Amino acid sequence: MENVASAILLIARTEVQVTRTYGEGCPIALSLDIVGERWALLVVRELRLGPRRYRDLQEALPGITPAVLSKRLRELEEYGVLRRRELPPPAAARVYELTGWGAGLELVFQALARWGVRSPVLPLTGEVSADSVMLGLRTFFAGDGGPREPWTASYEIALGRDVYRLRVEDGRLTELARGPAATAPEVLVRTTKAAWQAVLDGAEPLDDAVAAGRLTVTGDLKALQRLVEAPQRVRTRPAPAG
Amino acid sequence: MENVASAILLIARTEVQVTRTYGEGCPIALSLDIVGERWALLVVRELRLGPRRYRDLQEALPGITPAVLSKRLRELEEYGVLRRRELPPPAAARVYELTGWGAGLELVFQALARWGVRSPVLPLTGEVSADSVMLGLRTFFAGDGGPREPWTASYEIALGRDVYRLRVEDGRLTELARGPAATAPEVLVRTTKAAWQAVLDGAEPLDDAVAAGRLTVTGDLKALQRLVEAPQRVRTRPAPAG
DNA sequence: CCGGATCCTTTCGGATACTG
DNA sequence: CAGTATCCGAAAGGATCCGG
Repeated sequence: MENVASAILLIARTEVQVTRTYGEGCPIALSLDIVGERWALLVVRELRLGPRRYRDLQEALPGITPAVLSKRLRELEEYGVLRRRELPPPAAARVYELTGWGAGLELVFQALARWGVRSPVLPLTGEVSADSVMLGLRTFFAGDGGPREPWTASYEIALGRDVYRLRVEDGRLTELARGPAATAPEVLVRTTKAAWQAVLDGAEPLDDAVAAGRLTVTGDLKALQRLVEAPQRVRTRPAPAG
Repeated sequence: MENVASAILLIARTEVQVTRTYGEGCPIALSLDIVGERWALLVVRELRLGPRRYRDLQEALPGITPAVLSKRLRELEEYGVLRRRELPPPAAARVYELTGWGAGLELVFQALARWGVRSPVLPLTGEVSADSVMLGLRTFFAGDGGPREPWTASYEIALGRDVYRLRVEDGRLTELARGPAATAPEVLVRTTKAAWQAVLDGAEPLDDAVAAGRLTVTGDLKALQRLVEAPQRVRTRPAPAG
């Protein structure tokens, strides 16, 4: 009898999948049921620029344990935020990628990022992944900040071993992806994550970084200047909010 | 010696206030350190339309326990998201209200709400507070949805005992607050939360609700028609996303 | 080496009762 | 009314192990 009870309990456990929920009809609460668990949004964040393997996610999220990562991936897949895909034999690997709906979290990330940088009490300290640095460029890219000289250019930016391709058309960032540019870009940058971030933050003028050899530019330096000046400057440590 | 060690440990525990953190320099991770804990964003949500008492929050968040609510309020106050304020003697009470920075989470809420309603797997079932219903009006209010006939009107809408005042100017929702209108509004609505939501969702035409007596209108019915048609219609249960 | 599963400990959240 | 105290189950953290 005891075994039967245990078996029933086990079945109930594995089938019903009673994830805890806020149980509200509010769409905000529903969203939080889906991506409000610890680590969930950070897992999704890591997929914003394309598919990643389990191992990539583990490395990008220092502190997450394998058990938690597996659980989040399973849940997010069930909810339709991401999907699991097996790459064909040449590069046989299992990757996770966002669904169309999952990619719709972009505005949530941008809103969170724009809000977080204005924190009056907590400082922005700690490591930032190369992906996040490049995505910060997109998040804070001008567009609301008034009229801006429109320009068009293509970029390939290497932060250490991480290479990205960008395209600006009429002053709008229309492409941002991992990997080298398909055709020869107008600007080629080779630098480190730290140096690139310093330039973006306005901590070091682009010219200085180039002169000091911390940043190597091939091609149209002026176009690069426009790019790094495009993001709206952000106060990292503003005055206390009222 | 053992007591001394315990005492030191205790002091360290209570003073350092080691809240768990993702420890990243990414502004998204920082935001989640602040409002990513369970219930935190829902507590903030309840303050979007103005100050609330502890008791109000408890009622609006069925399922939250007093201990957790207290902890969240303490943390959010420390982080500068909300502040505690004592109302003067006439209505002596302790209320919680958002700081200016805390109110900046508005875009996060709107992004989450717009995303959540498109969930391909989870349905929007459960209770919705009167506040959330009214805020949904703001979140989905047209503005991106193409050109729309601009109009101006003031409203007072009573959902049961909850009364709200609204103002639309040139087709934009410029005011939404708890409490009756200061001056006589052009439209006065008296209905229930359920009936109002049905009309907003498009489940029941406004005229039918009025005819059936589920909704009483005093004043400019045409202006009310414009208001309930303004929010972009939302699929509650859309086709599975790719 | 990749993609996890398992085990154990610690922390957090949920339920209920109780107090200034 | 505005919380705190207590107890317990669930989730997360940390380390190790396993199958392909």
